[in-house]
Amino acid sequence: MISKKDKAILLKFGAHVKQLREDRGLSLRELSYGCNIDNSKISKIEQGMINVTVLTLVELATGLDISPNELLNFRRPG
Amino acid sequence: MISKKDKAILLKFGAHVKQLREDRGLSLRELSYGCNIDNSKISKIEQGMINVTVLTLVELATGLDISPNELLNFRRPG
DNA sequence: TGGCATGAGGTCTTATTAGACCTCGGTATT
DNA sequence: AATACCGAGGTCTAATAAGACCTCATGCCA
Repeated sequence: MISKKDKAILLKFGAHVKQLREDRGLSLRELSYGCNIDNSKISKIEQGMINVTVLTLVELATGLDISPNELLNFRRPG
Repeated sequence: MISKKDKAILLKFGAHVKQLREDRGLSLRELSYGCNIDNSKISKIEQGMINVTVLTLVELATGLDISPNELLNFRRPG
């Protein structure tokens, strides 16, 4: 029962994560090494299929070598 | 099976949320009106008892009238 | 052609969030 | 004393995140 608005947020967030990863020239598997998150899960995150938790977000930021709050610096829909 | 390190992160995060709420002079119930999150849940978040998801975090930010990324502007432990 | 890395996506179990509701002890305020 | 608000914390169900693992089609390159 995820709303259309929420889905839009997750899509924007995922696209942002993907952008950051590609900016660093990392593959899904390479990033997964750096943050202990399964590559398949990162793939799902980037596609807006998962509503990640704060701890996962912090882990992800570690792998991307950025501050966690930068992961939320995406343009919100609406 | 939440690690000590993760618990520390959640505690820092929760304290930050509480600080922001109090800065605005809002009670738990008042904040809950503004973001559709049960007051008891906000209480648990502030105490680091819950590992909230990104969507909840965005909702919380709405109630606090700030940008979501500001919610992650807390000093990380370690 | 064979080998290798990639992104995408499936499967399964377990742990936990989400969400809604209720209760309680403390602290005013009247 | 009665009322009202406060934070904290308990209860229950349903949904889903976490985590680990596997498969597959594609593209690339020796």
